[in-house]
Amino acid sequence: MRDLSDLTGDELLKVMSALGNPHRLRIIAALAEGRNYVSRLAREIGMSRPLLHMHLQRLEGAGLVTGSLELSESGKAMKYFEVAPFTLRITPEVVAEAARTLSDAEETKSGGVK
Amino acid sequence: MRDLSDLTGDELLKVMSALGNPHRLRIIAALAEGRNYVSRLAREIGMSRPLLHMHLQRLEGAGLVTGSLELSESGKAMKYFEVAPFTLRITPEVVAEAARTLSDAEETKSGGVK
DNA sequence: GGCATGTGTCAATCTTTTCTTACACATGAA
DNA sequence: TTCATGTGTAAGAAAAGATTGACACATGCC
Repeated sequence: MRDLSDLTGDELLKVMSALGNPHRLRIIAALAEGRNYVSRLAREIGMSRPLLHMHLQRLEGAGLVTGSLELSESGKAMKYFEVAPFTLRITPEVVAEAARTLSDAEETKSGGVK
Repeated sequence: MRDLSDLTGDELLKVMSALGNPHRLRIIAALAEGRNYVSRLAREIGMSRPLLHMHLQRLEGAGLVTGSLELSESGKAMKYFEVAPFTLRITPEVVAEAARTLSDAEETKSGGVK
């Protein structure tokens, strides 16, 4: 079980903003019932595949779900996603501590400090 | 200590998106060190007052901070803010449970279902 | 009165996210 | 080959969020 306790500010930010969207909350809820592949999940929760793809990307980037490309028996490539069991405990103190390691304005936005 | 455990989907969403912004994380961090009034806080963390005002609004709406208008000794109206001691524990199960009470698309956005 | 400080808010703008449509490529089955 | 299903992504439109600057109004003080 991944313990999201001492995340850096940037990581915490990524996790929180990933959770700050209704679709993504529903996606996590859906995956909590079991792993699933993109196209099927898209049909089940009634969302376009490209859109779901984008949201899954964001969730995976935050480490909340994990995806793996697998070959079905029939030989088709299927991208399965599942929730990454996590526990996140947030308090003002935790936020204060994390805020200390917030990169200026997320600087170069992706890479580290130049 | 406010315990954010069984939030409705909409409430959880509000909290998470409130925390999904670097400025707001810093604001919480700053207020964790003690209450402060808007203009001063704005100077201390180097942010324009209208902007800080907006962020505080969002944080208060999520129940993470509370503000109170007070009269200073000199008679000036000062708006003091402080963090609302909270504990938030998030797991996939918590998200799944909360997702069940997510209003369609937050419907009318503010009021409940028509 | 004029200046500094506090409050609040609106309008316009810039930026970021979100979402759709359309495309490309692959495989199995009819 | 054609159809159904799977993958991924890029371009552009639409919507939401962030930010600035300019107001208005209040009080204490010189």
